[in-house]
Amino acid sequence: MTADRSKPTYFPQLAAERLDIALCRASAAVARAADAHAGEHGLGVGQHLVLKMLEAVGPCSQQTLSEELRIDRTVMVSVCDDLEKAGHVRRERNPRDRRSYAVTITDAGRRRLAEAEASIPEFLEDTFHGLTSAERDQLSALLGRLLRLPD
Amino acid sequence: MTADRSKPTYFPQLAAERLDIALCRASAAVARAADAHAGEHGLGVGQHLVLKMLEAVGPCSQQTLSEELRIDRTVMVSVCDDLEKAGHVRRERNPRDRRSYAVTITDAGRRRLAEAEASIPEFLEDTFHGLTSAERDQLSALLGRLLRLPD
DNA sequence: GACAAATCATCTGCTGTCAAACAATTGGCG
DNA sequence: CGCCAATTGTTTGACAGCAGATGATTTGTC
Repeated sequence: MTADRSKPTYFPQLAAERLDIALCRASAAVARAADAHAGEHGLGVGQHLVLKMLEAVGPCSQQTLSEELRIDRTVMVSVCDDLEKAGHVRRERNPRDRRSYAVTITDAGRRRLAEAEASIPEFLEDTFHGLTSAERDQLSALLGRLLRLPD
Repeated sequence: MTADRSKPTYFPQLAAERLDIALCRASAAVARAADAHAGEHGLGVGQHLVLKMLEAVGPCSQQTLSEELRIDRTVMVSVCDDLEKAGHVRRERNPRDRRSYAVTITDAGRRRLAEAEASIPEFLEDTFHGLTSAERDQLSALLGRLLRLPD
């Protein structure tokens, strides 16, 4: 038996044994930081991602946005509602398939996105400052394989 | 076939750029698998972790369980409620500090834990089969650093 | 001892997430 | 054409997670 510990911690042992738990707890901490950061800037994480994707790939249906951003389609409704209310996107009916919308980013939305994007590098730096640049790349590659993404 | 882009996917690009998003999406997928696995075996993830910690370190207060397992203390109430109803733990008052309980695992709880533990290796194998053993160790180490755990 | 502050477990209420059901529309197939 | 299955966006209801308040108890300070 080793010396008594004034603060016996069990979590490190658990994290070492249960990779799933370590992943979830790390994610929760990061998500918390992301929400706080997004809250400060007045644009939710989901809203930011939607604007970002729209600018990258052009008008999309909510379905496509949901699938690519891994945001549930029922949640996407309110995300787009808020963006539309704020004037950051327009919802136009797709004439080829009138079940779906063609969600389109507006100029105001583009400006808002640019503001939000500007603060992301610092946010990432703060959140992952425990890892070196090489380690972040490693982590990114491992998560990519876990998500079964093409290289 | 070089230019076969029947399904242009944006997510890989996003995941490469936003490490936080990649982490959260991977975690969500893993958590989903864990919940499904736990549901099949009739013992929630939180309940399993509580039993596991109690067997490892002995009787604990709910506060200590909450802090070490990173489960909110208000959630720990219902987790322990369920465990107590099922006869897997007892809640005895700590005579030294009667504000807190000494949550204690029962023999039935130990047997239940043993059953649940037996299925974990296969669950981990299924969930992380996209990664080699060395990659899992790498991921574990990176998450440990992100969580600022001692080596 | 008296009293203020801190701690533990609990309860309440709010928010975000997701499953299931729904209407509108499209496409397939006779 | 007519009918049925699938898809898109939406609403509803259930549930987890978390902040804040509360009651009981302990600790610290005078």
